[in-house]
Amino acid sequence: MSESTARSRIKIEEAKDKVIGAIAETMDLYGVTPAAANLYATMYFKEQMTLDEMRAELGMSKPSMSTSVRKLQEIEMVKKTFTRGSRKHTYAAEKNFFRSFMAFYCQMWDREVKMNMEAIEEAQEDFINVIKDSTSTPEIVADAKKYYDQLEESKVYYHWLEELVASIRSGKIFEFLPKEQQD
Amino acid sequence: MSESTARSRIKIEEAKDKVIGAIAETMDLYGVTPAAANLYATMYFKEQMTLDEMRAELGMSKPSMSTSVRKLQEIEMVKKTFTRGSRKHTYAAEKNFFRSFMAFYCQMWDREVKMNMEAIEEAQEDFINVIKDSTSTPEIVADAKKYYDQLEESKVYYHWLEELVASIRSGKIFEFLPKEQQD
DNA sequence: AAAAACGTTAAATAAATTTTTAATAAAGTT
DNA sequence: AACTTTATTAAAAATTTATTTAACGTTTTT
Repeated sequence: MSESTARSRIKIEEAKDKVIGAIAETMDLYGVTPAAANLYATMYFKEQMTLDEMRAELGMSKPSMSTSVRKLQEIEMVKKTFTRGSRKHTYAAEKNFFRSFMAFYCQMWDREVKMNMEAIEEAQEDFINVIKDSTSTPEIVADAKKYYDQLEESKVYYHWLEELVASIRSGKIFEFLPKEQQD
Repeated sequence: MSESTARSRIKIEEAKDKVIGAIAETMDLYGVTPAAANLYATMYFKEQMTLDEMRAELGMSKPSMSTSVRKLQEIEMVKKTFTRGSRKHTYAAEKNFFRSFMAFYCQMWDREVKMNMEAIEEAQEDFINVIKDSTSTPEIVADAKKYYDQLEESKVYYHWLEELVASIRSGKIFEFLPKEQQD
């Protein structure tokens, strides 16, 4: 291999590394560990990888790769791929950011709506019981009513969030906001 | 205070705590510390609070409240309020989840677009240089072109994300997805 | 059937983050 | 101007989280 060929290869690696660094840095805002963030960003430029290739590439332990890959599978940013004739499992990064976006945020927002709505429904029942309780003083009733109304108001947001998730899942949002802008 | 009045007060507190717990639990997915998450959820049911009230309510140190409140201000989930005649600073939680949503995600997505687009532009320049380099072998040129195209494709997503942020900031998204659903 | 290869789980270590105690700075009052 | 009150910064301690080493179980190969 000639001098300049080697130099070009290095240039390519350096260019990739710039992007890998940026992706990894923004990814830990997504609640994944640094190892998982680096792994995803690295896989973004590969067809597919085995655990051993990951370990070699990132210089980390195999269990670390194993847990990172599982976490990335959970948020659907990595998929298992089938490679005939190989005993080693192979994995590929989801390279379509639209799909990653959908999977990640829909999952996150679903969880948020579910958890908070459950708590809200329970709490509202409790407030109603206090309001209906004949021994409650007017002051207590007013308080309970105030909190009940505040929660009722917040449901508007959770319903909206549910609709947002639905329109992302169905793809309807892309009618409103097309992927390719024509400006 | 009568027996039943006390019981009602407890019922109200327990009901609030259910919601506080749920909000705090989903909030640490938003990259805030447990202290900040608990604090916001607690403030959600209060008009406004001073640092000393926060410390008393959560049973934590004052510097912890100070840093938590600052973090919450950064993501615009808490605002400083002016209270005449009081030397103590007072703070209020943003109770409109739509506004919290907008502030948080727009900030997050802006940062992501900015960081990654900067890296992409730089890397693409590097790839172009390798492609234009007359000493590059056909194989290297093909590689550089492949990566260049992959990055070019990803820009579609970042542009879309920018548009999403813009439509949230302008409120245009609520024309597509109304806050109050009529189903 | 034994040995090797591969992936995962468990326990231990290491690293990073969060929280607190103590000290400092800033603002207000007497 | 000295003394309080309040908030913030700095250093230390504690907790949590991430990572590694070691052990285990499973599958495949010889």
